[in-house]
Amino acid sequence: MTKNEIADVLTEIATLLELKGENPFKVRAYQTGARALEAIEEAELGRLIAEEKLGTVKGFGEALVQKITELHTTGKLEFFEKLRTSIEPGLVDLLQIPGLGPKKIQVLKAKLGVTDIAALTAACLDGRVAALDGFGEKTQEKLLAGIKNREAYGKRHLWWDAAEIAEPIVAGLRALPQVRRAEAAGSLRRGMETVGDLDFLVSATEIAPVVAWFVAMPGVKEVTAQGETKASVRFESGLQADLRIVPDEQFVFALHHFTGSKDHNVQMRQRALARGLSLSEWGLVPAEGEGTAKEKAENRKSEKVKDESGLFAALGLHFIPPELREGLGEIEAAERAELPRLVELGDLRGAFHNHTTASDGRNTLAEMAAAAEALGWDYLGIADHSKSSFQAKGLDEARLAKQVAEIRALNASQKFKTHVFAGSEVDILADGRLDYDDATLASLDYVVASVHNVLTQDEATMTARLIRAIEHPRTTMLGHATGRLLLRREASRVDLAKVIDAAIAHGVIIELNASPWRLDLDWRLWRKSAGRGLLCAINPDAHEIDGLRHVRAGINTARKGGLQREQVLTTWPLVRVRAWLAARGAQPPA
DNA sequence: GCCGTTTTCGGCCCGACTGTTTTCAGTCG
Repeated sequence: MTKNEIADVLTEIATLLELKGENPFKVRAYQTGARALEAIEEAELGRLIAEEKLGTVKGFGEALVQKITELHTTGKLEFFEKLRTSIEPGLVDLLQIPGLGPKKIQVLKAKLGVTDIAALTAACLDGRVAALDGFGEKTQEKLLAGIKNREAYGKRHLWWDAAEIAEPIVAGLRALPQVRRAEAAGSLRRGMETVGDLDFLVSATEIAPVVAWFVAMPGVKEVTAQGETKASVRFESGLQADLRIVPDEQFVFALHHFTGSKDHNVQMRQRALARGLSLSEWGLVPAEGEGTAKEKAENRKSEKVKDESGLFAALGLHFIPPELREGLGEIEAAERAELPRLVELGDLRGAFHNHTTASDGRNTLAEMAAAAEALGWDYLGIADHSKSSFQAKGLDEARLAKQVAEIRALNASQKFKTHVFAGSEVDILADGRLDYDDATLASLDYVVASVHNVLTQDEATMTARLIRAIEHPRTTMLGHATGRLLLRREASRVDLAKVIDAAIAHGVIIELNASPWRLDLDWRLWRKSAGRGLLCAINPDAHEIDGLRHVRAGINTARKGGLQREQVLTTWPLVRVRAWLAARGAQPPA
């Protein structure tokens, strides 16, 4: 069993144990174990198991080591099979409904025999739920609404879409006279590829007008909570937004807290405790003595910090950018001053992999060049589809030659300050061959090799297919390596460790496709790979001038992956990129 | 179930809000 499959099993065990009303800390141990597993590489897992060193990984104790080892070697786990058969499968679905947790689900099952959503619906409709102890009319109504809307409520949203909604809200909050500081926090601020809900944090001189503005925003369908320090609303799309309001002196602590991630916060609090301090959204105060953190923060002097750098410094840490706060070793790295200096949006000098009206783009070559110039880019790579992508009007050899000539002429005309590179997004055929012959490929400045069809090959076939394309001497970079479409289509089955090894060995770039739907390769794969010499190109895969902006989403992913400027080709100046491409082009064809 | 510069047991982050209570349990983040 692969490590991701094992992680899924651990997560499911956690859910099932939760439903059984198990010790919540045991539940958390399985969840932590699943995340710890996701953070290590496939090959490393095999090695750790073979060397019996799995127990050295933080989060894996005796029990998890045994279970992971059993799953990895046999593909099965008796404990899991038994657990699964002991719980009605419909109960798991009930957890998705807002307001229902393990305790209430157990009551529903014990008193009303409810074991799935259909039975719960019936019980709500005839009033049996409201009659239960601890339930009531409002709970019953809320459950019915939650059942009706569960699809929309449970849905995650692309980072890009969430950001487009969040940014005007932050601007609106900042414009209120009572508001001193306002930020979006949560997974949006951490640059996660998808976002479950929006979190806004505000410091204000007066609370009521801010809450009133927030719950009256256009598009708000429902106000799900409204208290003295927070409010929650739901938009038509099902997206939920939470607002929290704090005094200004608590703003930094609250911003850090609500930015998360949860794992990062737990580790930060443990670190604080080890230093005799208690960290919460209220402040950083001496830990000893009685009382809650809130009372302590009110009665004792909290450390004064003016920004998050001050908060980290108070715990002996360098500033950790939000994108790295995933509880994956960033605190240890910050302690040792080993955090990478992350690439920034302003570092980008250009991008490869963009389309024009010649294939399936919506803007012409000149329009795209003008847009790149407006962004201040030194260069723009045009890579329209190759002939096999006929659904995307892929270019045959003659049309490609014409486009290359147009690009050369455009550069010669010096109409734009931005240099245009002539490339192609060449299909990787089912057997790993490229879609043009060597002579045609040699006429180009660079080649993005991508898979567009037969996405469902088995892992060995797809892996061999990609590696064959990487081994082609004319391949400059691999496009959207897994073909995933976030929230829509799963990644192809492919052994990325082998693909990355091949790319490093052949000096081939792997693209970080910045389309908000792709963000492929995933950020979890970049750090170690870049450290081993894998070069990245952040490419928007723009099909229209507006699409060039998507590099911002790519920057998020690159930063989460710990990438530094030097490791991203598209931050290099034109002269250096040209030299690099020329050096690759000088290699003799196979 | 995990973990240890107070270690091998007894903690485990901690507060807000809601709906149900009549002082709190459950859920959520």
